[in-house]
Amino acid sequence: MLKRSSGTPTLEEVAALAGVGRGTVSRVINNASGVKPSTRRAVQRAIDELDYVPNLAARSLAGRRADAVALVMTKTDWRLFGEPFFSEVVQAVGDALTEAGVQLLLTLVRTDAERQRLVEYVRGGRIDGALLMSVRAEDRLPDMLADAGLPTVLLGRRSGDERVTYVDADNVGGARAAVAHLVGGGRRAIASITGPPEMYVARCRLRGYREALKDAGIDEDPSLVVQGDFTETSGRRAMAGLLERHPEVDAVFAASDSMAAGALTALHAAGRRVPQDVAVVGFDDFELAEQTEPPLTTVRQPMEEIGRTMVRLLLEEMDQPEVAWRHVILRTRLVVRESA
Amino acid sequence: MLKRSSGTPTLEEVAALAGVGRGTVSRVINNASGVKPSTRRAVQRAIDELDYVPNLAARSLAGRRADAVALVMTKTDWRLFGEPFFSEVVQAVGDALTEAGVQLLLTLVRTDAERQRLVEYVRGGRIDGALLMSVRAEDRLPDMLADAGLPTVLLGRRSGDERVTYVDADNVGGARAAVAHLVGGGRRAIASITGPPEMYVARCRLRGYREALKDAGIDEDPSLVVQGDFTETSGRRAMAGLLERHPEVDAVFAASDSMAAGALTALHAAGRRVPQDVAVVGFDDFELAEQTEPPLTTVRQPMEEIGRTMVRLLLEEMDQPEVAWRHVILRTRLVVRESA
DNA sequence: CCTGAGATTGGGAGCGCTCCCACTTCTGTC
DNA sequence: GACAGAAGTGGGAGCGCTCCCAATCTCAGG
Repeated sequence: MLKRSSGTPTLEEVAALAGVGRGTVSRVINNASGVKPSTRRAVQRAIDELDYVPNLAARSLAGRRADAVALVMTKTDWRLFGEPFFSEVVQAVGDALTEAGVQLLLTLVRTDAERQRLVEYVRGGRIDGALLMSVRAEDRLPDMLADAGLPTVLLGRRSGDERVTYVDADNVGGARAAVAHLVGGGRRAIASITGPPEMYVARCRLRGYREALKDAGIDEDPSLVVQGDFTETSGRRAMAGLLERHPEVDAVFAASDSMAAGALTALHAAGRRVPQDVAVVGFDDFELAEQTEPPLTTVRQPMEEIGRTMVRLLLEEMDQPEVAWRHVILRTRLVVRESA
Repeated sequence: MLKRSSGTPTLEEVAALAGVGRGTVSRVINNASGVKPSTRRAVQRAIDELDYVPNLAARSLAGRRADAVALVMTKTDWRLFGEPFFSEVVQAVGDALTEAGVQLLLTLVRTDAERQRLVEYVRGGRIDGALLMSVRAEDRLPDMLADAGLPTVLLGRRSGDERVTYVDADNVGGARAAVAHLVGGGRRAIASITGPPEMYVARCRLRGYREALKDAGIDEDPSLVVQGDFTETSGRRAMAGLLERHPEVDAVFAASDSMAAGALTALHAAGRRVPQDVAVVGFDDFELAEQTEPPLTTVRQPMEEIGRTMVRLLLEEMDQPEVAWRHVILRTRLVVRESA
């Protein structure tokens, strides 16, 4: 052994230098207990001297784990990558994973071939778990992965009856608080610009809107609810249409800040003052929410916490495969600025 | 051997089923030559029957390569992730890598600790190469990686004297063509909104602007050049300032579409018609360039090709470590819409 | 000073694959 | 029909690490 004193040092070389066995060095680098402090120090010194870094492929092979998880994104998600909501969550995920010593693999799944490839990665032992961003109701990928025994955590859920672990914000509660705030401001003709109904998150926010109206004893007028698709353009159109059909509208709850921003544009174009004539509340608290004219009152989702929680649940699931699934809902917070 | 008929099948089990040796199966799955067609078929049948997928950790360990490359992003890049330019390049990179059977690791490098971690990954044999997005002039990370012998490819360059492999668009030529187009349209008071001068790409585009003016025999007026930071907001401000100081301006070349979009906003606010009063050209051809009012004339960078070229160079560098570095500049294309 | 439980430690046995060399089986040739 | 060279094939020898059990060491209690 120890033929190569050159090249990357191996655990065996460290052991030889420290005058201990392989097992002991392994215990030290894995921070396992049961090593006498003095021995640990000696090993540590040898590690430093040789500038030793463990070979991860060998570790994976011997340890039967990859120390890596995939961040799976679909074509649709990809476009959302620019959204502050998304990138903040991904950043938090990256941080938490780094702390845990787990690598993040970015996986784009657009075609069936890529989907197949992902499954091969799983079966090839390259990843220990998966984080899926923004799943669509009709997407079966989460089930496929979970059924294959791969620890899987979703950002958001596909329906109220989700059978895979997920982390979600309290969309109903957030929307309800937002609309309650409008009611509290004396508004009565409150419209809502919703997201696509096939997205569960959109339905939740709509539900929150309805509940708040009900709480306030206001009868809901279905024609005050207009559907958008979370983009700014759709918000602008929706608002313009709304103003035509309901000039009396005095408040709008948009299911996303992007749509709220579009609504502001339409309101300005129509000569309405915000918030004097029409109050506007959004959802997400994206970065530009502070910079709209006027600054947007909105519902903040705890992105950082969502990301960290996703990682925590994933790691737990990797440790305890017996738990079928877990759900965590995080509290939202109403950020009052000037638009309402 | 072959104790476990359950669990993931191994290469050895495939060999046993096909009635051949390990070596032969290895040749088949690696698509190596020197296997009789009939044997190959038999092995393939066994692979299909067992639904065999090679264990990647074992492959890495035995083959001394990771089949993975890191996509390294700094904090600053991260914010650009939403930029269409970026995400298109990343998509192309992902596609090309998938075709080559190489995994993409997403690596965020924000702190020195994370930087250290990246180096450990490299030394731990987890990655075979690195793709760095949008490096800053003062960043030494590319040199650190390249000096450590890791094949490295940059998107863009830090200076004219870059000693690491990179792929870049012809920024000078693109800018020159854009401004020449303005000149050709009869414009004479041509302003430019530039990027931060510490970014080489910004300096290149400014150079192209100057060269085009010179070609046209127009004397450059330094006060017509305003600095932005590639964001829409900075473009709006720059344009507003420009209009105040130079009401006679009849054209603007913005070093990015985002800034051009901001300029359009400022122009509308000031009541100028585009392109009748002021012509506007951007750079990048981002997705929304078709949807601005009016649609933006801009310089298109071949994002897809940039991404693919980066991967090609990286793979070449992994094969031929003797080449010190390579530089590839890709041609840009002027996309004429209605703003100029 | 002896004994045994518990704390440490060493190192054999793989993990599943690639590399590579020796061996077998074909070719075609004279 | 014998023979050289090419084509095809088998499997030993690792790759560097973790797991785990047997061996050794420690030290309190008797």
